[in-house]
Amino acid sequence: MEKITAIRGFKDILPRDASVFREVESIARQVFTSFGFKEIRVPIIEKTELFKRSIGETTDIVEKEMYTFADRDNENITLRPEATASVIRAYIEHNMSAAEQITKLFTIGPMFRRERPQKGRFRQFNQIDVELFGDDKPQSDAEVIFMLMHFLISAGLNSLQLEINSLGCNSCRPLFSKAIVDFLKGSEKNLCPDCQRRIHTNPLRVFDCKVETCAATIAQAPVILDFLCDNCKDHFGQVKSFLNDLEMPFVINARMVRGLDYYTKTAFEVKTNALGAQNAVAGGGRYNGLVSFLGGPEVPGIGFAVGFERLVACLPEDENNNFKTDLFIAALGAKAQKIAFGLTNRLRVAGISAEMDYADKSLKAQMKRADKLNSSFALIFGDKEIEEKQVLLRNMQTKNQQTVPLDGLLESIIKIIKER
RNA sequence: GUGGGUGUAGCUCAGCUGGUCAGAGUGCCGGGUUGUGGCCCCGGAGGUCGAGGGUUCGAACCCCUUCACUCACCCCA
Repeated sequence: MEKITAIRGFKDILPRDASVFREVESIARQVFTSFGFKEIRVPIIEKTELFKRSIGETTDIVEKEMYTFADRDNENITLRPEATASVIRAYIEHNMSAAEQITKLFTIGPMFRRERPQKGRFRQFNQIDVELFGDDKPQSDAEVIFMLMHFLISAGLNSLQLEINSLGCNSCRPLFSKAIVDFLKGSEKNLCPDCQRRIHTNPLRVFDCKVETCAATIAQAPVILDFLCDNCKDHFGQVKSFLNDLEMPFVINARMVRGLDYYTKTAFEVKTNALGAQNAVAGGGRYNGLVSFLGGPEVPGIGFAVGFERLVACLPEDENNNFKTDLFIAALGAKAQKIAFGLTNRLRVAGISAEMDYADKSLKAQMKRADKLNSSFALIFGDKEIEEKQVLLRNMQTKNQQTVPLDGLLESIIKIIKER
């Protein structure tokens, strides 16, 4: 038989990694909760229209990376490529803006993008997504960014670089776009084919291009920060000032553009050197027009996403075995096996991780298994112990062995292990 | 979608210009102790050398095709 493998870009998270994931998740929940964010869980499939409208028709994500297919009734549905759109949809659908002025939400789960996989990039990947609705004060920007950094550091990351920028708003960004287009048109011949196309579709993206001639050309180009309107300029200034108050170091990357169209004003990215080419571990920004653009009220928002796999990839490898067993029961002979089977399962019910071997192997083999399972104790008994009505309890670290009466064995063991 | 690299035991890999080339380490199982783990010693199981085709007396090795993995571009978390 030919074996069936997971599909390209989809990864199994093996037990070792799963426990790391769980740890990071629990740190995230704890940090976000302190900052007043509440968990929301949303579907991983939405109507295609939702992503087209929110992310932008001409973005790479929508143009070529979405898993979109027709449902049985021919409605187009899409595996979510990011979470913000879904969270906003839910925010609107449940009228959350009416219930409270400020709504702080986070969600954790898988996203799907049909890209060519490489280091730090998969077709199914997990994100921790945070959104804050209902406040457009620069403090919100600083709070969210500060929380993000605090979370990443708490999770164990170091040598992170926080980059921020302002992308302007509907009144000032068009002026900048026009200036860019004018500038690029003058030096069109120096640009790569992709960028020549981008001039017409999404001029800001040219800033991201790594082709040498493009980079050289764009180096002379005007930067958005010189075009910000008074409102945006003031907002950005205050964001920086509040970050300084929080002693949060950052660098300004005036050429940072994000791959999603909906961002306004503040945009930010967190980079690390531990990831190869995919060096962004988190990214986000403000999206003041998006909620209304998706059919909701005029509510400002800001949020970010953390790449779970990328975060975990930055963590130092933990070589030691974290899986532990409280007790291994080494039973010798049919009689002992029968008692051990009941004992093992009753201990489990009592919350003690217990294992035994059903194959009636030699004591040596069973002790090996106990060692392999990282067991704290081994319970040894065979015909001799049954006859003497007491069993041997061995502490695997200290090698001390004590006898425990067969009478009331279950309770005695629970007591010993829990008191340890 | 485009380019480079790599596919040999569960894992990490060696295998020179085609001629004992089916190997090592590790892991697994067993034994050394008729009832005691880690260290040590000994033994064993496990691979149609990614798949298909071709060249040749002979292919893990050369050629073609294909698939997978991987890194990078694009883009993003």
